[in-house]
Amino acid sequence: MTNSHFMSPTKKHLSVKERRQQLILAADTILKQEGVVDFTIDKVVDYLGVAKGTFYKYFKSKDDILAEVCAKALNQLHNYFKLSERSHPGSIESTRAIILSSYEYSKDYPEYFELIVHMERPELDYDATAHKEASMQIQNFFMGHIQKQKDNGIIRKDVSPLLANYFCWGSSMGIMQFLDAKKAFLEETVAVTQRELLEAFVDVLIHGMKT
Amino acid sequence: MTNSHFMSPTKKHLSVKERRQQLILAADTILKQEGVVDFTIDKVVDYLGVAKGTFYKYFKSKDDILAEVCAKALNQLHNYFKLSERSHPGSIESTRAIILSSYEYSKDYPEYFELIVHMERPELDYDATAHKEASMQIQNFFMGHIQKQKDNGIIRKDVSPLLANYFCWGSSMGIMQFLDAKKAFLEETVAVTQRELLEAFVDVLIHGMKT
Amino acid sequence: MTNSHFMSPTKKHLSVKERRQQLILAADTILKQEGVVDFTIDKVVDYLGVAKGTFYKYFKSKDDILAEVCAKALNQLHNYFKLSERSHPGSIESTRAIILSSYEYSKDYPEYFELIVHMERPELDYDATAHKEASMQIQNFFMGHIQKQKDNGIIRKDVSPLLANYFCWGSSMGIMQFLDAKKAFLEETVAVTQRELLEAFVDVLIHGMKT
Amino acid sequence: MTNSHFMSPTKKHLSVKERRQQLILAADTILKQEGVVDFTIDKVVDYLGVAKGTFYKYFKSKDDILAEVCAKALNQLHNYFKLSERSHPGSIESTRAIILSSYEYSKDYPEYFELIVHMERPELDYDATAHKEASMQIQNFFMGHIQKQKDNGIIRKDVSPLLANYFCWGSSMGIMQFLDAKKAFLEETVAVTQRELLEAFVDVLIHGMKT
DNA sequence: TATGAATGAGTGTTCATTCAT
DNA sequence: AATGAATGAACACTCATTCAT
Repeated sequence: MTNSHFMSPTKKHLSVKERRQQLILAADTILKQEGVVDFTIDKVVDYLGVAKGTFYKYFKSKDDILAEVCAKALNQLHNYFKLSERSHPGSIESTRAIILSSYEYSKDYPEYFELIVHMERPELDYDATAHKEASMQIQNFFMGHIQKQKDNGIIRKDVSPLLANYFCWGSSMGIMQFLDAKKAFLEETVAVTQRELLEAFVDVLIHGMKT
Repeated sequence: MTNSHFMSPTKKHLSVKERRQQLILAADTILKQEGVVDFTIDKVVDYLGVAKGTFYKYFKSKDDILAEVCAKALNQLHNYFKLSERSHPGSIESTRAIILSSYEYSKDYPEYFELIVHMERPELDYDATAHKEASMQIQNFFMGHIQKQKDNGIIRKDVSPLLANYFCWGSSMGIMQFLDAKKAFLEETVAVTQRELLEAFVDVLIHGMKT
Repeated sequence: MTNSHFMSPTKKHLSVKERRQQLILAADTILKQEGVVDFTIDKVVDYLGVAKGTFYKYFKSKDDILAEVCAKALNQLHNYFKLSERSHPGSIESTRAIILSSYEYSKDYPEYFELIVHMERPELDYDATAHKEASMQIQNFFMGHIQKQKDNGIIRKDVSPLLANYFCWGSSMGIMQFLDAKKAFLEETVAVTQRELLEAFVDVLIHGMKT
Repeated sequence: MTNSHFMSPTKKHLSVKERRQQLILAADTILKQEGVVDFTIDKVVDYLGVAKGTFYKYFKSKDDILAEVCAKALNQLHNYFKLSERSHPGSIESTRAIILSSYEYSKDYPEYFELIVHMERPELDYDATAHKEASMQIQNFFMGHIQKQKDNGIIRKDVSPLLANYFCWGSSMGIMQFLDAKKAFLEETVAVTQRELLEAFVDVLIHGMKT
């Protein structure tokens, strides 16, 4: 009922673009507060102090706005990748750094990571132009990286960039989900840190791909 | 409304252990019929013909009984692992076979696989004695396997069985989830089969671990 | 929030049959108060003072309970038919009386009539055992009546009871809907009463069917 | 968002009459596309590319514009009547043809028919000058027809044109609604076509009115 | 005269859990 | 020990109408 925590003074009428951004920003905030499972449209509109109908003027469904937030998350992840690659140019270490950076990302933005995984569920069908775009950019980045490493003789010639792209992504997402799920168990019972585990995995992965 | 299709004659009073087993069996049936998302306690008690209250006498929550069913699922997966190991004794191929068998399993029992992934969600807290037990057995199997391979000079000495156990499991689960999520996309757009992708991944993983 | 207007003292737990009846009765009351278009489940449960979930334990949808109320309405209409037939035995007048009695009925229970028409919409699919049963009984009554009249030489041999059943019903329902819609217009502008109009119609219909 | 598919070049400022006609035409298009239940003002203004507020400058409500579209529909039906009468001059067959032509009409323009029925709902109160006008013309046509048939000794002297007008209209509309509602049931269960049923009805009606 | 962003009270439906009997 | 009726907060989504600009 109040938007005092958001912008002052209260503006009743915003341009389409502004309102859309405001709603995405609000959704982003709610997502970080509540996580994916507890994310509801009600919370978003209550937070902003706008009517339910207003939301549905700008987004056709809950998944639609989540895809929008997810696109932002993917773009951030993409940045992590680009920065990692740059800081270790021209060796197998840059490949390792890229994969490890997705771990850093999942620590920095756990709800975003959760969202990325959530949005991959096959039953969802949202419009998702921005989401598909962001997804594609990450894939292109990754495939390009593998190709460069192959060209430089760093990664084996028989590793397909297309396949490597998908399995690096898929297995990294998976292992990070696993790390998150088993976090308490691992540290308390087996005294293994998440980082140790991931590094051991990436060691093997890198070792399996490099020349 | 009737349990005639389940056991006859109906026994009103079962021992605590029997009742628990009966409920777990019913939950198992419902899970296979409906999948995780459409699994409800109502369906379980309707199927068995017992009262809702009875259910909550034996299990403290929905997740509690799902953990029991999940324990059964993990035991089946364990069997897949054991059979795979036996059929390729004494070479790196047995390691490959084990990892690939989890893919076979996810094709044979998609609802079980879905459940295993579901139960790993960190926010859940269930009692899960049986679940932890089953989990542990798989870990022990896997750690034992890696150790044997190391002892036989098949896997590199510097691969930790403990860590390998976790990252093989985590990354395999993850990549299979990914395969499932992107199934349509991969086959239609990139013309990559799930099996091709998984095999390429396992190739790298094996190559990274073997001597 | 209060059921004081319904039964006292408040009983929290009723038998399935009692609760079902109570809900049907409440729906019946709301229907008469609000009409079909403004009939909502919220009003029913508020009126009774029970939870929304309680309603959905007993009826699978809004249309489901409306079908139940409609069955009651059809049974009442059936009674009107039977009484009319009995009071004019053995002449064409009994046929006339039956058709006219549906007019009486629509005056006595306008919301019921509205409901009967509403439930005939083809897009609806409710369980409707009771509704189908009641529908069938009216059809059987009508077909039986026409057959008797034919046997007694009162109605022409070439009138099919099956077809007559349907067209008498369909045209009567339609003309009564028309009467209701145009009520004000007819009386104010053309100075024709609904009764005059209906009687003229039935005159022609009877004249068309009789020997 | 664009009106390019409607008129080019776009005229921003139309006369009141032009704007009204433009809106009615748009509503007509949407009605035929979507049917009565899915007809919304949003769709109309989106299609035209004008603002919501503009709509409410020209029509006081949704029902108001629907009444205008309905007027057009009634005028078309009127044409069907006129054509039928001309093709069977001077016999009872022309009366039959008129009534049957309303069936043809309901097959040719099901959404219009649906609309005509919808607009007869008594709770509606729209301005409806055009609608009343169109209604009146049909009535005059029908009354004129009956009178002519009486003058020619084809229809009985004691049939009131005023009343016959209303009951023919009301019963035909009703029976056609009934046919539509029970379409599936009749054809699958009783193996009666809509046409058979309607013809049987018209047979009786004609037989009841003719000399 | 035209705009179009904003409204908000609905609307049907779900289901894990409780507790009086 | 077993019952099962009752709960009620949640939830996603709709659309005719208004009014400040």
